Amino acid sequence: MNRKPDVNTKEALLTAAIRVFADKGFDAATVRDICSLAEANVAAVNYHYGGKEALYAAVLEEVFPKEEREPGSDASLPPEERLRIFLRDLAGEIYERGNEIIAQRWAIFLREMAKPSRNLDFLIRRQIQPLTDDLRAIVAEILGPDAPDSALAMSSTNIWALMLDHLLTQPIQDRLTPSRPAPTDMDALVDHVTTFALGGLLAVKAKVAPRP
Amino acid sequence: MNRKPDVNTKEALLTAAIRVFADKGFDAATVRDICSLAEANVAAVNYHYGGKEALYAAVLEEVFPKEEREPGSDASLPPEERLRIFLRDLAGEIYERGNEIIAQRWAIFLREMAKPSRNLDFLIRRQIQPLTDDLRAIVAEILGPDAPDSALAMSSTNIWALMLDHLLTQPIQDRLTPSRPAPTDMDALVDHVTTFALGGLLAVKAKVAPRP
DNA sequence: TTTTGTTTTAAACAAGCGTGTAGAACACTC
DNA sequence: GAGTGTTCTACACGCTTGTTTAAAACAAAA
Repeated sequence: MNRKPDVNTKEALLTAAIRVFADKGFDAATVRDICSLAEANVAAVNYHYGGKEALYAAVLEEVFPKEEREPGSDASLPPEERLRIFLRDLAGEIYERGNEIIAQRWAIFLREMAKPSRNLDFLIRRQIQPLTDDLRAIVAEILGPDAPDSALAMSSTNIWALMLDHLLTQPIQDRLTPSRPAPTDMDALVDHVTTFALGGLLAVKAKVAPRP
Repeated sequence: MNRKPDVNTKEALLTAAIRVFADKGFDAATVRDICSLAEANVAAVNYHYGGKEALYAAVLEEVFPKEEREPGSDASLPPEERLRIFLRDLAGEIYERGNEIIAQRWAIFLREMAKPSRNLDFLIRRQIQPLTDDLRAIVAEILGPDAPDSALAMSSTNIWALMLDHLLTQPIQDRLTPSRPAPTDMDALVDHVTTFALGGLLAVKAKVAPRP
């Protein structure tokens, strides 16, 4: 049918590998799956990348590109508003439907979290660390200078959990309450989580620094 | 060395299987691992249980026993106090160090959540559903009758996430802030999460039912 | 055309997997 | 002790895995 003089086998392998690894995870993915999807021979992975693990490393390098982060949202805004923006952006990324590479990025991230490999460090540094740094700064500003480090750490983790859990426990939630709100009305979700998070932060703040 | 006239091979296989399945998950666990740990022949699994999957089913039946639930905490207490008790109990279960079977129970639950199999339904019904039902009742009482169903569902999920995330994201948290609070001071964790959750719930309540 | 280097291919490899089988070992009743 | 049903063992089967190999196909320069 269609010859493919323009597509390079090595690149075809990479894009196929991204899809298969995101779909099934490193262990369940087989090089035969990948090569079949890339319309290449089984030996191609070894020839071009040196092995399955090296191909996976190349996939991570591709899916989690090293890019200079823009500084977190405008520091002149009140922290409550910055928290809302942070949550909206994060939810937008996680639930983005159009951009396939971002969906695959979070799929791979989830699989690494469920079964950490030695690549998890790399992945955290590239993708998660900048986000949590931003979040931590916002939370610190809301809690104020009197909040102890432990409260800051736990609160940041809590907010992070509020967003991620929808991704992690989706199969469970579907079984418990099949009539859950459609994931399409993301605005309502962001709104709710923002309200919940701000309320939680205020309560924590009131507790660690009771009125003077 | 030690003969084992008292231990039954079938039971030895079961306890070995619980440990191996909890450690490595269904796919990564091999019947040779299990039989080796149980000091039994490779064919023992097929003889006594009929296969690897059937053994796994037996493990689930053992680890998630069918027991009549005690009704949720004393209904006469205020819901805020019942929430605190609920969170303390849940944290106690999750982080329990002494009771091996409970640790394995949550390990298996996590693995099923990460890679759901057809057994996830069974597992949810036996272990998670009763807990979330209790939590939902408490949250409903705190939010009051005016709260819409979606707010109730999302809020319950949020609180559930607050507790579970410590289990799920432990490897990540360790990498981000290696100096995180030791998991030993569970009281502080429960205290914090309770404060955060109550604050979040109040904020949600104030929003969905503004002052009359 | 010949040469040289790169890429692709079919086939095979060794290792590991779950499972099946036939016989030995065992425990127990007559 | 002979018979009988249960349990255990060594071994092998068929299959899938990642990887290797040797030859074929190809591309570009001499």
